[in-house]
Amino acid sequence: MKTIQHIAREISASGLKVTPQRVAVMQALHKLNHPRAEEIFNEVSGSIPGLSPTTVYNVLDILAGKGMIKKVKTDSGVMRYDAVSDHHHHMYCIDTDRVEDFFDPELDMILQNYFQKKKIEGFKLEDIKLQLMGKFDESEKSKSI
Amino acid sequence: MKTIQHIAREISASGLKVTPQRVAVMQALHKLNHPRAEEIFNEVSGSIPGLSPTTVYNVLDILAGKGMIKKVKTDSGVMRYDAVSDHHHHMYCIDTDRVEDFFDPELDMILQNYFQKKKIEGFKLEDIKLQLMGKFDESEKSKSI
DNA sequence: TTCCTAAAATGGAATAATTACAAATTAGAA
DNA sequence: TTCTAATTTGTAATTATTCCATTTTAGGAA
Ligand SMILES: [Mn+2]
Ligand SMILES: [Mn+2]
Ligand SMILES: [Zn+2]
Ligand SMILES: [Zn+2]
Repeated sequence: MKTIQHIAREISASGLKVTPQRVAVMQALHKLNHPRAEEIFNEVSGSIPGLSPTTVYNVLDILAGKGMIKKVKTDSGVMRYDAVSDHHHHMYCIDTDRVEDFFDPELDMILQNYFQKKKIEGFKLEDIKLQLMGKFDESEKSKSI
Repeated sequence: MKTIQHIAREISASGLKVTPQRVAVMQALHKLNHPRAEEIFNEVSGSIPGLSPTTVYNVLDILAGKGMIKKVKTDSGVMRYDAVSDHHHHMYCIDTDRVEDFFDPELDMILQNYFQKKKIEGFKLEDIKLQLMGKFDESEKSKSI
């Protein structure tokens, strides 16, 4: 678990001022699973009275711009945010809006090799994101929220 | 190129009434490259005076529901639509909003084999979509729009 | 053919997520 | 402690999309 100090240092290291709003948003991101801006606002507004939704959007945008967090696009059209900024993929539930991380360096290697041999003409590939669509086991449902 | 008759037959075969609006939307989809609803409206409203934007959304939703077209989510958050309903992936330009189709049965096979061996616990994988992020060659820029 | 009706289209209003912007506040450098 | 650029706030605007009541129409039945 990341401490407030660690988060504060991360923010500062990105050349940003350390504000309670930014720290709290980062904490909420680490606590929640690919939350929407509104969920972050609900989580954070408890500890930061008078927090504005606009601030949440601002903070998320700025943190994403610095590469500290990632934006995750879902099929419903609502933006979701990701505390994990390292390269990874996502599993999407076909029935619900559940999203889970998927790390697989072996697969990444396979894909990298494949596209090293087989270039796409007219396109300079820089990153590959997999959207794994499917269903989470019923027994796992509790993890969803 | 698909004829109006072909399109009409497709619509009818899906159990839908054949209306000028639906045929025109399908034609626009085949003409444009992963267009937004608004682009389709602009394209179609010329031939269908009095067309309502709502109708375009309705038609797109219904065609997508029947599997005749696909919805494509982009990072900007705007929904885009795809006349190609067969399984394929997408190349996204990092700098612009250009999206192009990517077909690769060989790669699909590799992925299928990979996930046949290496199951994901707690998740029943049904479909894999690749988002290929990168840049289209400058010389290819004319193809965008 | 004409009639009928469920399906579809229309248009105006509502919603949801997000953005714009001007004024107030504040982090942190000096 | 002071200062100011950076940040937050709150309200209003925007954008994409959906809702819904009303009107129109496609296509089957008579
Ligand atoms: Mn972090
Ligand atoms: Mn078609
Ligand atoms: Zn993630
Ligand atoms: Zn496509």
